[in-house]
Amino acid sequence: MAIGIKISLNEKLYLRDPQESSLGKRIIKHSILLIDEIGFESFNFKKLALQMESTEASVYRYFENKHMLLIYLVSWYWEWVSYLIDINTLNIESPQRRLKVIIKTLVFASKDNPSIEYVNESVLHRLIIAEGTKAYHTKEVDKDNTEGFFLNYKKLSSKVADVISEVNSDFQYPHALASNLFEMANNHIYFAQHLPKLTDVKVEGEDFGEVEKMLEYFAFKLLGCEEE
Amino acid sequence: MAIGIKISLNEKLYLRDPQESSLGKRIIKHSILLIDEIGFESFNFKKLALQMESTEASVYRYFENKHMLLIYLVSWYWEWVSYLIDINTLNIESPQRRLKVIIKTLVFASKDNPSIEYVNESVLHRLIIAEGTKAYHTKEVDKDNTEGFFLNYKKLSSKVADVISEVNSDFQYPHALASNLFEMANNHIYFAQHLPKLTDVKVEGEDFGEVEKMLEYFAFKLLGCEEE
DNA sequence: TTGAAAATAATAGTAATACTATTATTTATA
DNA sequence: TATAAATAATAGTATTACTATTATTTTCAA
Repeated sequence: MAIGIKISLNEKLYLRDPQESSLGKRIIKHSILLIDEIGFESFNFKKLALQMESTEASVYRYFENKHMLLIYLVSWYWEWVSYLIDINTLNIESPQRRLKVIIKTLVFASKDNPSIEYVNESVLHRLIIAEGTKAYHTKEVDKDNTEGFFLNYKKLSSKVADVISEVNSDFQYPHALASNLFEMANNHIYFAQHLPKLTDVKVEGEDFGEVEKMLEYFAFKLLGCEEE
Repeated sequence: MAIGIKISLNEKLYLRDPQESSLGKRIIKHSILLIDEIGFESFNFKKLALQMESTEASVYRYFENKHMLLIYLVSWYWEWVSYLIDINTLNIESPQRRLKVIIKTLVFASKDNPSIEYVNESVLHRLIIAEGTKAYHTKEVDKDNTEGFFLNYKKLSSKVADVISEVNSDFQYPHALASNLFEMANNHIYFAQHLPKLTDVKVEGEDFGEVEKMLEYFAFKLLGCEEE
């Protein structure tokens, strides 16, 4: 449990920094729990305020609307995964082994890792799996992208692409493979749980080991190196 | 231009079969155009009725709500792709070549293909790319799945998985590769257009050739056979 | 310690959304 | 041509996505 980590995010994502006040932290905490519970479509600031015993108007002073809150949570998540990848790969020389650690982190981010009191990482992971892509599947994607709302995801993706290129500098699609690993990690957990015909892996509770194995197989097969 | 194709879909998807009346066909036609134009979040039946010069109540007699309409459009699209794959692979013996045709069809579905008067397939393709996954990323996914709302997608995915297994019967992840090809086809067109840092391919207008090439590379590399 | 500023809570209000209901009118068909 | 079915017109309701105003509490600097 590392207390005191502060995830650093684009200031444009919020009206007031929620990490700087106790009400802000409660907004983060309860929005994660409530979106996970009722889904993003049914979620709104009135219900959130009710659940956290505050008022709608107070929540609106932190986030412009629920879409910005979702982007905030998604950014928070990827920045946190990025931080985990950094500390987990710090002393590893071999790019192959670093890529393996990256895959493990992607799949098991929420387990056995430093945690922040006001964020339940395991619930946040489930939320990202179910709702994450809605952050950029909107009509405002280009404007939002210009504002830098997806920087955390893009930076992480490019960090992973660099490792991929280290593993095999001839591989032509490092960025695509990187983003595909992120998407697959989330999609196939979701498929295993809800649409099992769309995958070949099984997940039991929070054991995503088969997903990890599959991603390793895909990545190393594509990079033309058998696993160490 | 093939006139008279009727895409067959689960009757539970609608209250009245929109393919059976001219108002129904206008609902399909205009909902595709309007969702593409303003995005699914802003879309509603009142705006649709206004645009197509009918009334909200009339639209509600065809579809329970806009989410069911989206599922309908997504199902329609995959059923149509499935039909295209069938006719395009009909006389091809080699599974490798069939897989190539499948990939081409996924990427270029909307071009040079039989069309149905009330559906602009090219716009529908863009809609599916931008909004498609919202059909199953909801709290009701399990209930909807039980009702068979995703049968078309699952059947198509399993059809492609069979071809993959024909190409390489030792490959352990045929369903995952199949669904991943679908997701990648759509995601990387979207990324190239809106979040280019997340991919390595470029698309120009409706030329998705680089996406096709990448999918071929991924598929055949994973299946351990160099392309013919 | 007190007084100003900032943050939050309480309350109310508005325009739009996601529907349902009722009745009138048009169209199809037997 | 009568009847039923489909559609249009209209109205209405509960909820949503906000904004505005004022009251109360907290912060923290002089």
